[in-house]
Amino acid sequence: MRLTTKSEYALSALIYIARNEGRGFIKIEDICKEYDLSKKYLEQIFNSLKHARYIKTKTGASGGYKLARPANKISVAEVVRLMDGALAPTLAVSKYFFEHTPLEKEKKVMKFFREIRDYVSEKVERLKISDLK
Amino acid sequence: MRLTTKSEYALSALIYIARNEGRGFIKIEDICKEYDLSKKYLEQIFNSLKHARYIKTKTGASGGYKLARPANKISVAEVVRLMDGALAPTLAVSKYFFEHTPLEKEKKVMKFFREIRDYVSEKVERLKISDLK
DNA sequence: GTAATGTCTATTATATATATAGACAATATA
DNA sequence: TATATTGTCTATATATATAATAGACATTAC
Repeated sequence: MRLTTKSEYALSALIYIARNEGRGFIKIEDICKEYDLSKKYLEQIFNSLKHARYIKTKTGASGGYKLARPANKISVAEVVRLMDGALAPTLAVSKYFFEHTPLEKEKKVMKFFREIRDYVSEKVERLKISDLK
Repeated sequence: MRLTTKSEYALSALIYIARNEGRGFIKIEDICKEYDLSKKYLEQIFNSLKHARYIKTKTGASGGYKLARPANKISVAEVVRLMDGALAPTLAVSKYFFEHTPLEKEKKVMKFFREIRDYVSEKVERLKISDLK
């Protein structure tokens, strides 16, 4: 598992929104200021999060974003998979993003990488946005 | 940790050489056939492995490659770090390749990612090429 | 009606990944 | 010592991913 800024933007934003749930719809501008993020880039990421039903939006003045589900129903695993793909160390051992790779022939390494994949994905699956507030 | 084909080529090749240590210098051509790899690309990778003193070479007819150290002194961690950089899920928690990232402000995620880093790197550090023969 | 928000799609810049090409150097052995 | 066989080194090419920026548009509160 290796996060790019996409996952990092998404996680920051979701945590921020969860933390401020009381305040109703949160403006993207606020989040950008808090973490010093590019607004236009974050908009695109919010677009994905919206289509994947992690957030709801309201357009227009006093609009913004809020969570579409309870924070304890959103795992870090889902967010990272959506933004950056496989959690596995190599696609040859990925469940959701499987592809053939050169090292595939070497069964012992593959077994070992599968163990890493299992540890990482279980742990990241269990971790919810609500745990990060 | 996410491996690219660079690490995969390097690990395949090192395992193959370790497995065939009895045969003296191993030709790059043999390795390419075994795993169906691009020869010119593998040459470049061997170049890095050579300069980092993982393999020794002999030029000319009946030349080839052999390990520069015992297979049980070469960890998968070293090879992956050389080829693909950080083992950590984000550079913000990397020991060898640290860089600032947007998510850095969120201490709870950082702590969590540090745990993943520790688990992964310990495990990969302990795993040696000799274990993969 | 206007200001404040989000939506959507296109475009750009840079880095990374994955090679390919070719001239050269060293060695074994016939 | 000539030749075939191997590795060395550096340059170049191509595709894809990463990280944005830009701008015209849609919706809503007031």
